[in-house]
Amino acid sequence: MPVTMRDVALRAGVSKATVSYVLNGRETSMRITDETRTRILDAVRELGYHPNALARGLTRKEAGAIAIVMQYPSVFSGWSGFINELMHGVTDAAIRLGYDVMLHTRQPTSIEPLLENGDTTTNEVAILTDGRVDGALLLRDTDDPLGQALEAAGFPSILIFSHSNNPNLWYVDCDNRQGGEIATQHLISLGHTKIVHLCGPHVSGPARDRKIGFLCAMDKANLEVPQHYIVEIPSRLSDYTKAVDLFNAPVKDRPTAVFAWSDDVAIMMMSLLKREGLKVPDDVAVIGFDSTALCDHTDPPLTSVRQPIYDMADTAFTLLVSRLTCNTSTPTQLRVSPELNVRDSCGSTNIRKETR
Amino acid sequence: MPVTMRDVALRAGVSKATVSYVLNGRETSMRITDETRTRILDAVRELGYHPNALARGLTRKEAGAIAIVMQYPSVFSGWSGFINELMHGVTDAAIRLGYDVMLHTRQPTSIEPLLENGDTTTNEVAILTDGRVDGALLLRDTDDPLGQALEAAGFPSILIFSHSNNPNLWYVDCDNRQGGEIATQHLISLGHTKIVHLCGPHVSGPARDRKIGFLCAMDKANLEVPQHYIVEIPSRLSDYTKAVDLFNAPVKDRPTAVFAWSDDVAIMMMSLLKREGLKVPDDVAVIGFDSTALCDHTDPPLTSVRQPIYDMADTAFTLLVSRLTCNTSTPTQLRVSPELNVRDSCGSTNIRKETR
DNA sequence: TAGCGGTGCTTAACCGGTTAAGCTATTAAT
DNA sequence: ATTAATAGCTTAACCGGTTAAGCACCGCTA
Repeated sequence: MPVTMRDVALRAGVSKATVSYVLNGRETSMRITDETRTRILDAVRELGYHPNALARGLTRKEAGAIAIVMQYPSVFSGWSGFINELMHGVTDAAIRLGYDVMLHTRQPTSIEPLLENGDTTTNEVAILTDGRVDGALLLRDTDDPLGQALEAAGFPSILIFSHSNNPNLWYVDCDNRQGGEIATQHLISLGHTKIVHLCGPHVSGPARDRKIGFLCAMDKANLEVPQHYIVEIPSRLSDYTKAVDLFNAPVKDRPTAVFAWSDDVAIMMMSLLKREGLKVPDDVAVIGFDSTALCDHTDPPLTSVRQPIYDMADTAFTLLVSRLTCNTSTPTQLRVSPELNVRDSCGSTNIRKETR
Repeated sequence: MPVTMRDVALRAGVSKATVSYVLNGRETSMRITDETRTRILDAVRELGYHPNALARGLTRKEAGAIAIVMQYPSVFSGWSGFINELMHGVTDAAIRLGYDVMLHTRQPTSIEPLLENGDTTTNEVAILTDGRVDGALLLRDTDDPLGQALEAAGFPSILIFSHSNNPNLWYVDCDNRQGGEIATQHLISLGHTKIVHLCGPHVSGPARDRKIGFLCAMDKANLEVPQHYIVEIPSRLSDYTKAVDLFNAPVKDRPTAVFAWSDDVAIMMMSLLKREGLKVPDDVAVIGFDSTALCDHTDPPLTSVRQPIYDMADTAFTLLVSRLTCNTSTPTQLRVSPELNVRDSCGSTNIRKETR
């Protein structure tokens, strides 16, 4: 049913090869009469021919697609817009560079079950290197072995929003430790001493680094951090009671500020604090991380440490494509500096616009 | 470099064909000794063989991937979580069913420029039918010709969050007209008569239907809708001054309620109203559409008409896959009923939880 | 008028799989 | 003992492209 190159060749009265040469325009190695060229292009037009990408990919050994590999699809369950902004950057870059974006969700195919081969990483490498994508952006946990395994298999990949000490791995990350320090220093500079940190899951590199930044800043300021002031919020559906309970203490003992490891968590916490009758920022200052678009529209607008998600995603994609096309071999490791976006949730230097 | 089926065959001392039969387990047509099977599986394991998806796809004529085709990548620029929830549903379904998800962002390839063929739809059909995906979910404008063109080309696709009068097209949509009525009736039932509708871009089918629902409900209640009470918000970066200006009128003439066509717009509007010194819901009631997770965390929590985005996305994906595997030919057209999620932004029947 | 070089196209192998058809050796039937 | 059937594998064509190598033809030079 679908029209192939053979059909075009037949109609134009030439061989498949000639059609291929015309369509790919390798003028250097092949000469073709204008008359023949016209006949072929006419045939292409008349038949509505378009090359089959699988066949083309099979010989050329390139697919024109990049995979995004996530730890879990649950990244899409957040609401703060981190993944939106990431995907926005990725898709814009993909359109600009003429690539497709593949969300890698495929489970091991037919043959793995036969092999009682329980190694997930090996399977994932196998699936990713099966020819459908030319490279991958990895949005994974920090200690995930996939990046290393792909590199070993000679498959180009770049870690995004993560980094590695392995000098062979490419990455585009934010300096999360610095970000943690910036957030904490901001709170300290506003006079806060009893600061709660709502940190992310331990498997998350960014979460760990932000926590280190927090501890570092506290230490530099000679401030104590009671063990229970660090509360882990491992996922979106986590239990926040431990965190909220800290604020049921008598005013004297109560923490006065919260550094949340993500905007999601910050927004959730603000909502819970308000439910407890506490006012942000008057009773409690809250600072988030990412400074996504939503921060302008929370109440109060959320002060947050900005990492340029869109730009980082775009950069990573562009970098990967240039790695593919130029066949560069020396790893690029980018670490972007975050910066503070002051809004109202820390009752800070900004003049409050509302009049109530 | 990469290990092929030929390598496995060589090592196991059999032919390529035998390897293929073993790996695909077509017991019916081929008999293979346990001993041979073991030899082959050992070879597969030892060499770390994994089939090339392009070669396999070329003969089998299936790719194991589904495309998501968006109008513009700008869908990722929203912040309310609509696209998050959609992608969450899609990716969960993809994982469950063993498919990959391809974001269709590829621009016309090499050959189109040769053909001065300006027809975008034709090009998109060509790209989508090039073998890399088995079907597509179309998140497009209502009058977009792509669905029809794909169907004509025999390529399975399903419209999502949109519908068509063409009985040959498959779709999974929400009854947006009913949704518009529900939202409007809710405001009317709370005593509002001067209601502003912030509608979406005219190219958007859902936006149009919600507006019709709004007008319908107003009409049924014998309420007038001044022309300027309908304000189009075509995109995220739109100018809201026209909408805000309506609320600068003397209290008597002022509208008392806003029905925003999306949560994004509702949240933005709440934020602008507050900036003008107006209180939601005391001075102005605001109702949104979608009822995304974020609505629980705005201030006040946003009353919104719920369309079950996750479920609809999951359903559409599942439907498409079953269409592919069962080769069903009679179109399925689903229209889900929306329902009202009452929160606080309309100052409604709900008991306000906050104590201030 | 043989020899040479260039032009314009074709042939055929190949990419890495799938699968119908065929071949051989063994077993069962007569 | 001869034939038929069957198990177990191989051969070879094919999917739809790419591309190195080859070939026929022409004009030009010597």
